[in-house]
Parts: sequence; C-alpha cells; structure tokens
Amino acid sequence: MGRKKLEIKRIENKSSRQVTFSKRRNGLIEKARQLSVLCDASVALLVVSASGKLYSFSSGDNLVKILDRYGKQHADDLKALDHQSKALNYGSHYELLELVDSKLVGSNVKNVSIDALVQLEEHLETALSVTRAKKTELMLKLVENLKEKEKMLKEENQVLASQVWIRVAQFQLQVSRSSATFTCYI
Amino acid sequence: MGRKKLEIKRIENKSSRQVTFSKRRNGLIEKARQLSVLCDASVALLVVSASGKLYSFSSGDNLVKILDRYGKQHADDLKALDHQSKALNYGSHYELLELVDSKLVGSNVKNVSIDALVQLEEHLETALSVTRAKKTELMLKLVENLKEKEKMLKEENQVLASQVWIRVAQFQLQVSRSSATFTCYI
DNA sequence: CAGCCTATGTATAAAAT
DNA sequence: TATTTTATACATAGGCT
Repeated sequence: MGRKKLEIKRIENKSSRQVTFSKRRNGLIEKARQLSVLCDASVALLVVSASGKLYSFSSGDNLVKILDRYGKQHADDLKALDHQSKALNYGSHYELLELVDSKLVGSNVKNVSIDALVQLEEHLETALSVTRAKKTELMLKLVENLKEKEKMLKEENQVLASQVWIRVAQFQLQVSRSSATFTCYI
Repeated sequence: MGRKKLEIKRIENKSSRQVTFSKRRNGLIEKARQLSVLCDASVALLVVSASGKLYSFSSGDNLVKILDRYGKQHADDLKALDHQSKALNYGSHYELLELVDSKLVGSNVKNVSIDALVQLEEHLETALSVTRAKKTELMLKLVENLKEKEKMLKEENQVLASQVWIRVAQFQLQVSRSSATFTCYI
C-alpha cells in the first residue's frame, strides 16, 4: 500500500522504521475506532514502541465504565489545575510589566534636579519592591499548584494500580459463572 | 474501501454489520501483527463483538516484560526527582543565609563616614542582587522539577491504565495456551 | 453464515517539507 | 521528528455462490 511492495519483516533502517511506526500506529488506532463504531463492538488496543513509549485506544463501554468515570472526573480536575498553572505562568509576565508601567507614569528621566532624582528613585524602589513581592507570590502559587497536581496524580496512580487487580477478579468471575457452557475454540 | 463510501456510524442492517465485523476484525488483527513485526513493537488487541464473542491478538509475552521494565525505570526516576526537589526546598534556606553572611564579613555598621556608608551600601546591594538571583534560580529549578515530575506521573498513569488490559489479555492467553488468535464463547 | 469476486475507497512507502 | 504529497498497493462493500 505504497510506492513499493513491502515485505512483512522487521524494517532495518531505523528512520524509516520510525516513520512507518508512526503512520501505521495511527492507522491501526483509527481502524480500531471504526470497528467499534460500525459494528457496535468493544475494542481495546495497546501499542508499545521498541523504545518503550505507549499508545492505546479503547472503546469505553461496559468493561471500562467505572475506570472511565473515575478517569474523567480526574481529567477534569487536572485540566482545571493545568489552566490555573498556565494562567500563573503566562499571565504573570504582563501583570508585572503593567505594574512597573503604572508606577513610572508621570516620571520624567530628563529632569535632572537632585530632588527629582530622589523622587524617581523612590518611585522606582516602590515599583521594584511591589514587583518583587508579586513575583514571589506568583511563583509560590505556581509551586503550590504543581504540588497539588502531583498529589492528585499520585492518588490516581494508586487507584489505577488497584483497578488492575479488580479487573482480573471481575473477568475470572465472569468466566467461572458461565463455566458450565464454557467452550474454547483453539 | 469498497464499492461505496461508508459513513463511520453503527451499521443498522444486522447481517451486513456481522459481515463487516468479520472482515474488518480480521483486517485489524492482521494490521496489528504487521505493525509488531515491521516496527519491532509490542501490540495487544482485544475485540468483543456485541454478542459477546471474544477475539484477540498479542505480539507475545514480551509486552508485559517491557511494561514492567518501563514501570521500574520510571519508579526510580521519580524517586530521584523527589530527592532533588526536597534538597532544593530545604537546602535553599541555608544556602541563601550563607551567601549573605559571606558578603557581610568585614563590614561594620558603626563606622559612620559617608564613604564607608557608600561602600557598605554597595556591598549590601551586591549581596542582595546575588541573593535574589540565587532565589529566582532555585525557584525556577523547583518549578522545572515539579513539571517534569508531573509529566512522568502522567506517563505512569497511562501505563497503569493499560495494565488493566494487559492483565485480561494475559488471562486469555493462559486459557488458550495456543496460537495468538483464538475465539472464545462465554 | 463463510468464502470468492471486483470495483472502488483507503492506507501508506517514498520523497519532500 | 512529524506532517504533507503523490503514486501505488491493499482492504473491503456489495454482490454472488
């Protein structure tokens, strides 16, 4: 399905292997999605690259409902935190500049009398200390935010880890309940 | 990819839905196999039809191994990061105090000549700016650290979510004890 | 239903960006 | 490295057995 027929065996050239991986992985995930939609089926797909990166798809129904609901709640919380962090990061720049400007309005550096310079110095010092205080406050807020996010992610990790074992128990229960009519085609 | 373009939404006609399911399912499994071979990747795929029939593919048990290794590596990295963060947090306090002290050694505030005061002012300004720079540097490092930790925790979450599926796949493999593709009536 | 046929829509290999 | 482009190989929808 390309300019040339490709034999199905490990691609030796590293860069074309990477390009092919990226394309086929996307294609596979899209196909999995289509199958689940077209045929009303549950599909779960996991791909781990040779370098250890993980990609996955899962049609979220029955089997993963609980996990999904939990995950969405957390995703929302985390998204809100993300938003706050970004506002702190990018907002602070303009906020600080505005503060300095507002303090400098009305001062004229061309006025060279000593009194005027003393006054300007005081203005600038005020602006500087306000700016520093604001900078410190914002950075501390950002750090608090990040620490909270970290805590939530750790909690989520713990819950997910326990879910792994709950799944196994559920699946085994499902199998044992229907063991009377259990058939396995190999 | 057929005589007519097909919209990606549930196929209402039951029999064509069944035919499409069968064809696309096989196609998907073949694509999964090709990806794993061509790009040296680990792939796990699970498909459950609406009627409960189960189909799966897995590129092999090395999948679990890779994920385990991946998980351990990350646990170590996270621990190292934790350590760094703590050092930055609690270490910075003493580091800053030491900096200020070293700059002040030799100055005497009781000496009231103007020249001496000018000199002292310069000393203090130097100490202050160095201190500020160090403070900012350390805070930025802390923020970077926390952000990196956040990224790693997110990745870890992804891996754990996928483990849910891995466990199910493993159990199925145990049941089938045979070829990678099989059918199982529950 | 499973499989074959074939016209047609898609995926993607190679190359360029 | 990911994305876009183009030419080609592949997958598959509808039909038929």
